[in-house]
Amino acid sequence: MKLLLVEDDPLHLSYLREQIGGALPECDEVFEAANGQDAEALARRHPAADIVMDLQMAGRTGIEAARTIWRERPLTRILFWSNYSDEAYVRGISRIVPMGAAYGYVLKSASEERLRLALRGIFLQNQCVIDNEVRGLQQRSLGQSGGFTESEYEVLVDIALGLTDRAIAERRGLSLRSVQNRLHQIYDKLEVSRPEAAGEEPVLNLRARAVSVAILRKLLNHGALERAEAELRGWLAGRTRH
Amino acid sequence: MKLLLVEDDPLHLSYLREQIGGALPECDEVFEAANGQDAEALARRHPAADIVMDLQMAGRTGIEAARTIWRERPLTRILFWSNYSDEAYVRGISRIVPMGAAYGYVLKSASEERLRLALRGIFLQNQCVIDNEVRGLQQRSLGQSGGFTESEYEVLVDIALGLTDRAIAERRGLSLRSVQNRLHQIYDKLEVSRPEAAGEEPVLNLRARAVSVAILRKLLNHGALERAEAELRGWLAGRTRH
DNA sequence: ACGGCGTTTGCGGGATCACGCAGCCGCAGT
DNA sequence: ACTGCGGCTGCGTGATCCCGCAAACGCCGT
Repeated sequence: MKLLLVEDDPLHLSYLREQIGGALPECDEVFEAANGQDAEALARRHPAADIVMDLQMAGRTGIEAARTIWRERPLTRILFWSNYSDEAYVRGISRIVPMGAAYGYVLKSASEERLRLALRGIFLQNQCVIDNEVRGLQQRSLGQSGGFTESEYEVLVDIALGLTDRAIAERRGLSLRSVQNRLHQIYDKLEVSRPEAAGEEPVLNLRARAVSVAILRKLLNHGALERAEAELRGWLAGRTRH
Repeated sequence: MKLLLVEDDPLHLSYLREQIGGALPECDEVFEAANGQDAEALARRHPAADIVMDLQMAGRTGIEAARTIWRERPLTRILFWSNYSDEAYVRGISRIVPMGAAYGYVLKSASEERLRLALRGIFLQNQCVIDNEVRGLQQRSLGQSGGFTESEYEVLVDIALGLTDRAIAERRGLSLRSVQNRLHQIYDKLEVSRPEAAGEEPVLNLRARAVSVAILRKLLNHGALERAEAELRGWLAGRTRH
């Protein structure tokens, strides 16, 4: 049994090695990568390897690496081992996991026991193991209450990037008015209402406020913004070339 | 020699204990706290203790704990040991460090050697030891180029929170026009110009774009927003009571 | 005192944004 | 076919925002 560890923090990496040694004695080969690039290359050289991977690393993200790896080999088993349970990450992952693939999501703050169970569950029993802090997010984001539609989320990201209504309309193939309607829905779900009584002067700029609470509620985070920013640059380039 | 360790991640805590055992054999008593509250209480019970502290912890932040500790005992030596080198944290610290206090700031990604040198430098030699990734930020933020005035930074935070120009003016005691001028300076320094030729339709909402860039450049982060949000609530309460 | 420089403030216009209203379309259920 | 519901769209209004212009104020150096 081969294992590929992708983690850029040496401290966490050594902890991981230790836990794996204890929990998975049937693992006889361990490879290591410190970023998404190397991870993809190593995964290609060792097609049978299971993967334990950190999200947010310098250079190529864990999510990006997972996407290309899964595209080439959809049944690869991947355990994501991350610091955060932000919706931005959970949403990113649940969008790229192929059907039938066994995967897991364990927080770094989890106990040793939880990590060991996840390792054995995924790689030996082929089950999906997801910490329930994360699981909560997952249902909420796919379910109804307080959850965001995929297209609402896209618009939310666009205003966070600083696009105008018109630019969003063009980018997403909507009319100007539809974009504004979506904004209204977003303001609703984020409870960014105007607390002032009628006749009072407004205190909040809804657009900016929405971004603020989205960040506070961890719908958005630094990594998600970086990815979106990169996509935006691509779109802008292809657009001015017209 | 007494030492107080403030760190909520057990993994990092055990690493810290180990490094201290190796680097500071003259340390004979070690106390531990997992959040800002306990840290303040423990610091009061052991007034002679030096402190190694994580920033961002659940509940009371390291910055907040440091502020109250330094207020009670300005010469306490504190080594901040943090994941990030965001300007938001650096700015927060350099605002509260009392003159004459020895303190340090090392990143968790630093080598063991760097951590050991910092421990000995601060607690035995009474010097300030600051990783130069952080040091770079510090000069840039206090210096001229690309740096932000304290008042510009305040306004930046306010728009990130979602306040209107008028509300910012009221809160900071400025005229509406002055706020807008500050916004213009901020847009300048963030290089959030309008790249379009004259007559073209604008693609960016400057206000929202500025927040986005500020986050991407790590001038703002989640923790800073949370703190600012709390202050904002306080201000709003005292204002409607009028 | 006299200019020079930066900051603050008011005024005004043009563009954008927030949003109610109304019409259009597709899609279920009776 | 009729009806109701939800999403998309255009129009119009009022508030906000962006910014150029100009006047007032403090501060510094010759």
